[in-house]
Amino acid sequence: MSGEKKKTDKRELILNAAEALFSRHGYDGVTLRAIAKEAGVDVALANYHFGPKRDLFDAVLMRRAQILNSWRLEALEQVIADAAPSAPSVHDIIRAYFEPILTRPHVEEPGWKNYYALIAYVNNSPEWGGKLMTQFFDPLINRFVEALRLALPSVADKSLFWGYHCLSGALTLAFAQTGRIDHLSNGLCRSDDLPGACDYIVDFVTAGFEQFAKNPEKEKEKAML
Amino acid sequence: MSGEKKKTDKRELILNAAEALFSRHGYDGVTLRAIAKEAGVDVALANYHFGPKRDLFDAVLMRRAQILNSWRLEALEQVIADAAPSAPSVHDIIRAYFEPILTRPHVEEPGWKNYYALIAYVNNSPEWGGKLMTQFFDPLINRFVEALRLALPSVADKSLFWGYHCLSGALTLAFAQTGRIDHLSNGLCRSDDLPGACDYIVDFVTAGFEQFAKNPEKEKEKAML
DNA sequence: TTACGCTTTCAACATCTGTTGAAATTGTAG
DNA sequence: CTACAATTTCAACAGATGTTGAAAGCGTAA
Repeated sequence: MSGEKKKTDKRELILNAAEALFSRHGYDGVTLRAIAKEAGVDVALANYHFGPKRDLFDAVLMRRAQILNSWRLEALEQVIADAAPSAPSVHDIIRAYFEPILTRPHVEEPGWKNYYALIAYVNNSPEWGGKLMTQFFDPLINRFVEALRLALPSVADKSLFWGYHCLSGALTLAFAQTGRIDHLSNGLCRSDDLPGACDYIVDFVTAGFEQFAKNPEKEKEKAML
Repeated sequence: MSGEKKKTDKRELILNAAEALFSRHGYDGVTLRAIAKEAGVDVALANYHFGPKRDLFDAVLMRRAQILNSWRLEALEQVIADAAPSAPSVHDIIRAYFEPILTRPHVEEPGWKNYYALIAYVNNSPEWGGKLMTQFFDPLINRFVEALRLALPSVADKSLFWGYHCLSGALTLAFAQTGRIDHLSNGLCRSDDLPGACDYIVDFVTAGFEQFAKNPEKEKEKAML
């Protein structure tokens, strides 16, 4: 079998180095030589394990995507099951989306922080945002919107999707950890404090969604479909 | 004097080409030769007008930043003046932040769309997000938070800044125009329809901010300062 | 016209880029 | 130990990259 035995799996060292560097400088801002140096490995080794550069990038993205999805899907199904046969509350749905990825102890590991910053890079890239995010996260998102549809039956789909857009933007910017809010707030908020940010974002986003149900005049568009 | 006279100002052609390419592929994803080709100009000309590559990038960012800021600052001061001596409403403040840049006719110009996508790229970049955004947009943001402080006197600064974080993330993702929401919503929402997105984002964000005033239990942290 | 300064092109540089094939090393099973 | 396969390094390639200095083109004022 592969893996599990080697003391220092250079394959993983390369993935870690690539993750750290891609997350900070983007795909084109990183050379295979820089990755190899960071990993303490020869340049050619990355090509041996992953093929061309672009495939290494995909491998980095893929490595943690499934774990991420399973955590959130689990929390979401739990919330739905607990509320059955009633609909779950918007607040619980939103919490199931954020808390598994922002408040658990793993967020303090540098590897996960780097991965989150990488997701931020991909999600806001006009080049890859549309395709890559879709490829990795669409099934979860669809399940998530479905749950919101249950909790907010009077709200039109168009509102739900734009609400998700706002949610995704807020989460993504938190992922990026640019340090901007630190400077803006004079140190009051820290962009690397993801659990701390979670509380505020959850409440903010919950209210944003619930507002759609309270402002029925916007829902005229529902009839247009 | 400079400018104004030449029929085809190649300097502007270079800025336009750089803007379009940087916004799609990021700083490192674009070569000076690609920019020169797009502009129909020799490679060396970019260096003559702007110096090294990095300075060209800054020049692209700078060109529209002041216009953007003046539009929004004007709208914000107008809203504050109209409400005086009372505090302006949260909804009006948020509208003053979004509408000048999302609903005016200029958003249909490719140049402005490219510039917005570029802002999305910069804002979510761990490398530049902290410094560049601060450099170009902080004065406006501070004035904006100040207005929110008037409208929501019971809300702690920490909540206001995290609220701004959510707002900024939602706006930035809209700027990126990745086409992701198009796919996710089966064409119901279009990521290049910025005026359409504006309505939903404004209401979403407004409710997010107002929620802070209604959930006083979160405000315990205000006393901790 | 001439002369001059600003703009644009041309040609070339040193360096870096992703990738590859062969050689060396390591691990493992007989 | 031997033989063989998987891993890792070495050396080098063809092409691309940012930058530069010299030359050519341009408008304008004398």
